[in-house]
Amino acid sequence: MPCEHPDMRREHPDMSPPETANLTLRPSAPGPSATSILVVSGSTGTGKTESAVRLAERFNGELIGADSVQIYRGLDIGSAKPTPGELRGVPHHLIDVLEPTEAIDAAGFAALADRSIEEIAGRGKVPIVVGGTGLWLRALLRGLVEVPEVDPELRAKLECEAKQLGDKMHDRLRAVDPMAAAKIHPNDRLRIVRALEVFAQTGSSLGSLRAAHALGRPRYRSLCIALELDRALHRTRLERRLQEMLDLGWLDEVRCLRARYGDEIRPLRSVGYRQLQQHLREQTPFDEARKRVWKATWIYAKRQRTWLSNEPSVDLRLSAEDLRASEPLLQIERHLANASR
RNA sequence: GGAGGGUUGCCCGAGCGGCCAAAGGGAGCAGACUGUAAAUCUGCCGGCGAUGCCUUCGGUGGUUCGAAUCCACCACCCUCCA
Repeated sequence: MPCEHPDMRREHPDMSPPETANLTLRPSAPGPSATSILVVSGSTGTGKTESAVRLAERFNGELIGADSVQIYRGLDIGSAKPTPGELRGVPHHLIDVLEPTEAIDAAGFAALADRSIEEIAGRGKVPIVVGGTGLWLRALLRGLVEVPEVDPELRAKLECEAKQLGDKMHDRLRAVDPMAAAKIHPNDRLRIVRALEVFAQTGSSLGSLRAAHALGRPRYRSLCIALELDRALHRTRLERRLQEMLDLGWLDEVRCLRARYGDEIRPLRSVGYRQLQQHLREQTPFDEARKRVWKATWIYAKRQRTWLSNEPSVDLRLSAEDLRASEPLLQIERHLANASR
């Protein structure tokens, strides 16, 4: 069975300086920076990479990934990680910087991104953030509520209690943080645990902290573009891409990852990887697994669409096609020009 | 020709006199989201001027206070016997 080291499939040699993930370096909430950046977001398969590369070429930029799966080494095919060919020599940061066993969160990402932005801008180039991980983008652009770092032990403990208590956990949250409880569904254990966790750490309620933080203040001078695509077209494109990924050996990629890291690692729970694992682990027939992958992908695309439609940081909504037109390009130019004053 | 079984909302499929606009699943759609986010969670899903009204359970006609549910005939499908 072809089980070469997953990293061999695509490397991103020296496109960026060695970036070790020192996630605990700094908080993600320091004040706004005068640095001017471009952001390209959009649902999966709307042409983010291609567009970003073009912008980088045109405006002398470097890319910074804001993608919670592409950040991991070895998850290449299934995450539609850009290939060196697609990048056409444009440096791309924050891709392949973590081992699949390592953990990261929105704050950790923002810290890494802050650093990359600083470096790139320092070199006199334009930082272009590309990615579809909404919360990460928000953390970078607006900052998160300022609370202590996550304490894994505390979280594990609460998580464990939540499993036993069931809906009772929500009652418990209501007792200490009614504001948060009102917004969190009793079934949403993840968020219940998080709110309880913050309360345990800070003694104040997440609800009030959020209210105080509101949407946060812009941390950069950013021009944020959200790519959109006609529904039917989007569907066709994603269907075709799925087939291409499978043809490229996505299933083998999952096999290798499982063989190397086991099936517990977090990134293997993401869209497609999870469903393909069901095929490898249980007896789910491949066709069935394939259908599930498709469905998960489509639902994910929709979720991103919903998120982006409410994202206050977005400045421009248009198709990758329209982004080639002169009007938006002018707007970008203006944005970057103003930056230097 | 004879004997049975079936026909339910976009699809599959339960219901077998009132609590049924009709379980459940699939497909589809909408939304939430502030340190797990490709994660996690929720809602809608016959039509409406909508704590009510209207049209639905192959067709038509009956029985009944009341029918997807009972009866009759018709249509189509399936199985078995000739």
